[in-house]
Amino acid sequence: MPRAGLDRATVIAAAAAVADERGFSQLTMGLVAERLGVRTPSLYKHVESLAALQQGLAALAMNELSDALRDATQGYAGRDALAAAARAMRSYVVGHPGRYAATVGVTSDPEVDAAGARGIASLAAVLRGYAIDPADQTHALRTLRSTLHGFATLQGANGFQWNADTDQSFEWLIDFLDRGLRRS
Amino acid sequence: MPRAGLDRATVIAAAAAVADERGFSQLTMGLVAERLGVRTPSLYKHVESLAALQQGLAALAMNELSDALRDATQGYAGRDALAAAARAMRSYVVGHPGRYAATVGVTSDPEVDAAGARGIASLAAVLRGYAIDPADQTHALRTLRSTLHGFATLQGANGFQWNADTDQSFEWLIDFLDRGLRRS
DNA sequence: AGCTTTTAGCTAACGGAGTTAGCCAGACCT
DNA sequence: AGGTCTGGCTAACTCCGTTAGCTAAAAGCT
Repeated sequence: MPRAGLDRATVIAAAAAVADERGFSQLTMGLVAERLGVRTPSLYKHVESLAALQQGLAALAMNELSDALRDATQGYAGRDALAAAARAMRSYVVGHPGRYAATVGVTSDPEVDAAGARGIASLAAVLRGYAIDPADQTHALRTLRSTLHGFATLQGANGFQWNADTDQSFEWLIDFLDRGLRRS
Repeated sequence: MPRAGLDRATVIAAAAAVADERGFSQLTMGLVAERLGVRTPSLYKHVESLAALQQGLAALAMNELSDALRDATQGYAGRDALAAAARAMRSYVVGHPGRYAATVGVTSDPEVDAAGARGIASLAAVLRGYAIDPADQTHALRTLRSTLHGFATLQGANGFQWNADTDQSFEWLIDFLDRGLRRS
């Protein structure tokens, strides 16, 4: 029987697909193995445990998200950059809910932290387009991050009960942030 | 041997304690049973499954949170009401991380939805203290909710990497929201 | 090429968590 | 007291994560 030719990246990629399709909480070694046409224990030749697989997935997601934020904001400033970052973030979370969920609740993994720092840096760059008191920079950054994270996760969890257009609400939110940051 | 005298509410309360102490992901039938001084299968006389227990916990948390929001904002308006609601929400999430985590990722349970609607109503009442265009009410509500939810969950997940004072950031966030809502 | 070494995937097996079936005694009712 | 209901129990099953140990495919060496 020929070998499957797996490696750590392939396994994590399969985990990403499973997580996005069935939800992060349904991510299981068995489903990943099945998707790769392999028996469950074989995965342990490439990842140390389910927890490690989840951390690897979180790192993948953070890197993808940070890349998306960087690419989206490159060359823009002020409101344009803010809107681009916000839309990129929402688009990623909505398009890859399982991966994003992996990033929430990871406890201090250096690779995830490093990837996350890159994303934060892109958000910080967006704030540079506004005249914000240096003493308030951290607060503004956290507020921006909280708002985008909160909206994306609430929408992902179907948390918005009634059905008024979510896209429109999000554009309103971007405008709200822009107006507020201009006066900080 | 005397009976333990359990009922559904007691079981859910024990689950809440376990979730808050060990984390929502560590909530297990075995730990709940142990805390109640009972064997695992006995719990099934009161809750149908672990999923049902989690939903019941989510409903408990939503009710408690909605009560806290109502009590905190009662008698206040405008910025005072906003600050009270925000602090109550953060205080609840920080004080009961496991319970709050149960409310995230629950898929359309009528009891949870009903409890959530009460909380939303309190937030909507807060917004009534601002002169917001009725057409924008939903958007403002979602923005407010996203921001509070996002900050609370990020802090809960230890998502704020460097250690600038989180309380201060939160007060800044309240001020940011107040300023923004006043001009909507 | 042939021989050796490494290693990727396998089967078998264990422990822990959720769940069900079925028993039995404590609680309640008359 | 007798009868019914029911809450807790033990036993057992499944599914999932994980480890041990085997074997054959790949890779490396002469």
